[in-house]
Amino acid sequence: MEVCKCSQLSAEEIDKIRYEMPAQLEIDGLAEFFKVFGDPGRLKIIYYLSKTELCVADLARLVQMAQPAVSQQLKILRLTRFVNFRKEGKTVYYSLHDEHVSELYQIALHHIREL
Amino acid sequence: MEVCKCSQLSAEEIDKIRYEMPAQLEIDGLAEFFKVFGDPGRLKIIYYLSKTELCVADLARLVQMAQPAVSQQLKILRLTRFVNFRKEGKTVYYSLHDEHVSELYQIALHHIREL
DNA sequence: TGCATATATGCGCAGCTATGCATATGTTGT
DNA sequence: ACAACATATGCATAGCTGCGCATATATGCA
Repeated sequence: MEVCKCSQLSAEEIDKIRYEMPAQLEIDGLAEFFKVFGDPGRLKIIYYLSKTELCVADLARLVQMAQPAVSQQLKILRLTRFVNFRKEGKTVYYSLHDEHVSELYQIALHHIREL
Repeated sequence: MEVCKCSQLSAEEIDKIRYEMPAQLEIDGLAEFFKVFGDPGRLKIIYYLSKTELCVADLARLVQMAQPAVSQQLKILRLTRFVNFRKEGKTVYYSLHDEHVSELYQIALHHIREL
């Protein structure tokens, strides 16, 4: 692989940086992670769950989405371990898995607000 | 709007939570923000830029993407203010805009690593 | 001006994704 | 067993997205 003439870096430096690169699998994992936050509907769900535990029906009313749509998104949030759920009779209550979510929320808000 | 029978929340509580909801515009902004991180190619670009300032050609070689593809992603990263750029003759050097990016990176990594 | 280099843009397409809708599953009470 | 309710799933589709490709722009040099 040839080095372009504009490069400030030597082939050795290039190799070193590339060697320290997180594994492709981990990169893909990160991308999947962020992709989950890249949808307004899911973000709203996450926001409401950060306030209180909620059943699917209430969640659907709050985010103003159809119940099946909410269930689909909750499934994604379950698979990515962002939410826990607890069954009580017919109803299922969802809650946030941990506090990382709120952290991310705050940092991202900070970024977009400072232009 | 009727309240489903499974609800633990009163109509007043529902209204209160919804009232405190960030504006739809801000939610959309957040989603756009995270969407930028939801792509392995962009994540790799961000990773390399977190190491050092780089020109487009070197970046393309490092992430092993075609130059036009890298330029496209850099454009997105520019518009979302994740990167700065500086022209020097024919070459354009890109660098990270601020340190929020690394924070997000770390938090996300922590989340996916703890299962 | 002509040419090589470095980067950016326009366009078309394949693959993904969120949603609407119908329906299936599971639970409770009669 | 049946009905009503809460949630989940399957499927089709419209819209978005990242990439390949060709090409345009911009800079430097002879």
